[in-house]
Amino acid sequence: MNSSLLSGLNPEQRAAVELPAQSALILAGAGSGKTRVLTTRIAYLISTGAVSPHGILAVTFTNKAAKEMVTRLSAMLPINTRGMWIGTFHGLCNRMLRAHHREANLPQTFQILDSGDQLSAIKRLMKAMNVDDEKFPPREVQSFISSSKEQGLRANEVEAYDPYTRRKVEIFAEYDAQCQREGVVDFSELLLRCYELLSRNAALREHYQERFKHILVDEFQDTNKLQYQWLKLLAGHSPSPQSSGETTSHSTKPASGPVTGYPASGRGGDRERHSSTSALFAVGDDDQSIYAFRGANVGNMQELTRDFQVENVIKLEQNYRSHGNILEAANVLISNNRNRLGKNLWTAENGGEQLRVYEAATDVDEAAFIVDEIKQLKSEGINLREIALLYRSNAQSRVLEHALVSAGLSYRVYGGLRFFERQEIKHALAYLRLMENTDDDNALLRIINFPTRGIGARSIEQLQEAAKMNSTTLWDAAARAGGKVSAFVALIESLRSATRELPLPEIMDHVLEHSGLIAHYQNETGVKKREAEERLENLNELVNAAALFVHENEDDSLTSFLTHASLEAGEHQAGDQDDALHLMTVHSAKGLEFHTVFITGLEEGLFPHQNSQREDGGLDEERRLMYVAITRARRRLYLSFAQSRMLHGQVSYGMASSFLRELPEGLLHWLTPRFVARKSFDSFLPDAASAPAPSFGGGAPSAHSSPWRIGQRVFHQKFGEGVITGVEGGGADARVQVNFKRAGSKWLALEYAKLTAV
DNA sequence: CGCACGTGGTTTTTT
DNA sequence: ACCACGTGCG
Repeated sequence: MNSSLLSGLNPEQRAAVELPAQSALILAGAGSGKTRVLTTRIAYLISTGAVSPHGILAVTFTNKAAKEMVTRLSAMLPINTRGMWIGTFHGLCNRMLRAHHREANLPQTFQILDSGDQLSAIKRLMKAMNVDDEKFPPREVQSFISSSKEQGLRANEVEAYDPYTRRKVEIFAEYDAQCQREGVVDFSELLLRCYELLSRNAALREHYQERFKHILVDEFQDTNKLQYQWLKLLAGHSPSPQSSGETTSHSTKPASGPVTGYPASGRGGDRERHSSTSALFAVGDDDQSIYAFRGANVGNMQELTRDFQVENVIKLEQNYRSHGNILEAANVLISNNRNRLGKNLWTAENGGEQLRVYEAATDVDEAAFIVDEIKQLKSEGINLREIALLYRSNAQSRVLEHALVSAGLSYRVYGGLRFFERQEIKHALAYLRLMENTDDDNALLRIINFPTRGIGARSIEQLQEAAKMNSTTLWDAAARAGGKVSAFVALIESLRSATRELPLPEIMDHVLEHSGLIAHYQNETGVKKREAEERLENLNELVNAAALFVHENEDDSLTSFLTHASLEAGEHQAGDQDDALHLMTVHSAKGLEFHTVFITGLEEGLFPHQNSQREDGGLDEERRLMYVAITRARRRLYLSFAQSRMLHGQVSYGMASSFLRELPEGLLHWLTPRFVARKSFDSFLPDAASAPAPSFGGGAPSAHSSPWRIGQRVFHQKFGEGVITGVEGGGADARVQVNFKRAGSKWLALEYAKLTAV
């Protein structure tokens, strides 16, 4: 049995799988069989009897990855994976909090706020607190709260030295109090609350530490501080309250945060214990860390080796995915990054093709080129689903889509609005949430007047005042009100009693019908008709989703379904089996692979993105992003860029991405005349022979005779090379806007600035 | 109360 | 160019 598990593994993979029960860090390059090693390790541990399925905790970031792991595992072992703790950080924390909701001071039916829900909760709160949303943009407050929690900090633990931050901390505290009143938790709260539960409740902590002998983590480079703390706690490396020397800076203040009510047995009452230490098996790739912008801390990899005394880090460096040239390009590019753990991917494959580079005049031309190439590939027998079009930002998909539609090529755009995030679905779910938990003000506000039932802003304001006055929830206030509001209360009550005994899909059906949602969309006419029809379809699909959920899950309660909807807003889309191109951002391509990959929009300022240049280490993260993009391709890779592109409704002019320059010429095959490209970055010398700069778009007031016109490439002593993106005034006052490759965009007075046309 | 129009802001994304 | 949100009018 073991031998069949291990067959086909290379020595490093095999060593990783067969490690003794100790903590380990597996540095797994792109395409090196990371998931395979992880799942085989689990299968190995179970089949050798080292641990029972019960003793395994396996954590991933996405539901997709978790599912993949379960699927592979059940293929390897004849075991029931249902009882196993395999899931996402959020999913597992949710599971623990449900199981111990009382200890965690939560109602059994606590609801989960997705980021949209969270934002509206914050807006509502800020209004109630009379906070100026000009000075404190709700989105900023939201990210302040989330990132604080992701650092493991409660409001009273955040260091605030200025009035501005202090105010945000106040909002943070009030926000947590509001959530607690309403019985809801946001995403980061799931993690923090679970962490606190375990750290304060010794009995529970020891129970789980004892249980989980092996903890396995996928994509470890993406863990944030809180997630790592959580892992350490479960693994028995608890920063027990007495022990010092922890790297985390917990305030010494007592944790009497807004979310109080923990039994006193928690804090400080911990006895000295020698709880068993679990083995933490972490798999990751620092070169693929692309989520630092949202709190991921690559440093966790080094910390892990210190905290867990990991003696040898196993590197998986053989790539089974790409041809040599593609891999070499990736290697060369990433070698420009500092602070790498160090790793060099190799392949037994031959070099394969060169990378195909294309310089287009405009974004539209770029798309047209891509369409032509795809048609060619298709005629050569490559399936569309084996081709991916990658871009840095979502806005770039439009032009590509347009070209694909015209050409009649089918495609799927990944990312964007997901099923459970659609407006009509959120409305429908809000009814269910309110039925489950009447304290959920968010849900109440969403539907109290949708479909419209004559309860306007005025009435709602009155409700909110009444609720505040009596410090109750909106529901309680509504229950005391009369007229239309009481009709609404009666509606919810009747929905609740009518569906009490029904199975989930029928509950759904009943609520859709009797809430008036169906009728509301059926009554839409005119321009909104099409949209309404689609919404009706989605609502119908929601009933199907409920049926499917009941079919697939043991726990088919309403609470469980609502949790599923929040935590797995996921790709509930049909058409997966169709042969269609994949369009997605580079971020969402991580973990995938394709025969052919087009990396589009390789322009300075776009990829690497302008905003990244300001942040510390921002360029390195962009480079890792490029590394991820390159390593998605198995056989063929296209790199394209455009001299001009429509951006934010304006034609903007960019230069070829510096990442292109970082790739060895020998690996590249230019499909467009190379000198055009060379002009854009190789030499700053004015060249009489070089073609005149393109003069796209325009509306530029400058005369044609002037050398300073939009699109002109220029060189500046201090700022280096750039492109003119704007011209203003004339004569002595003339100013030009130049988008510099290094220094960003600047306005320069022509009289003083020493500009040279390139 | 509900609709029409205006304004601002647009990197990346999972849970 | 486009979308989400907020204000002002019927």
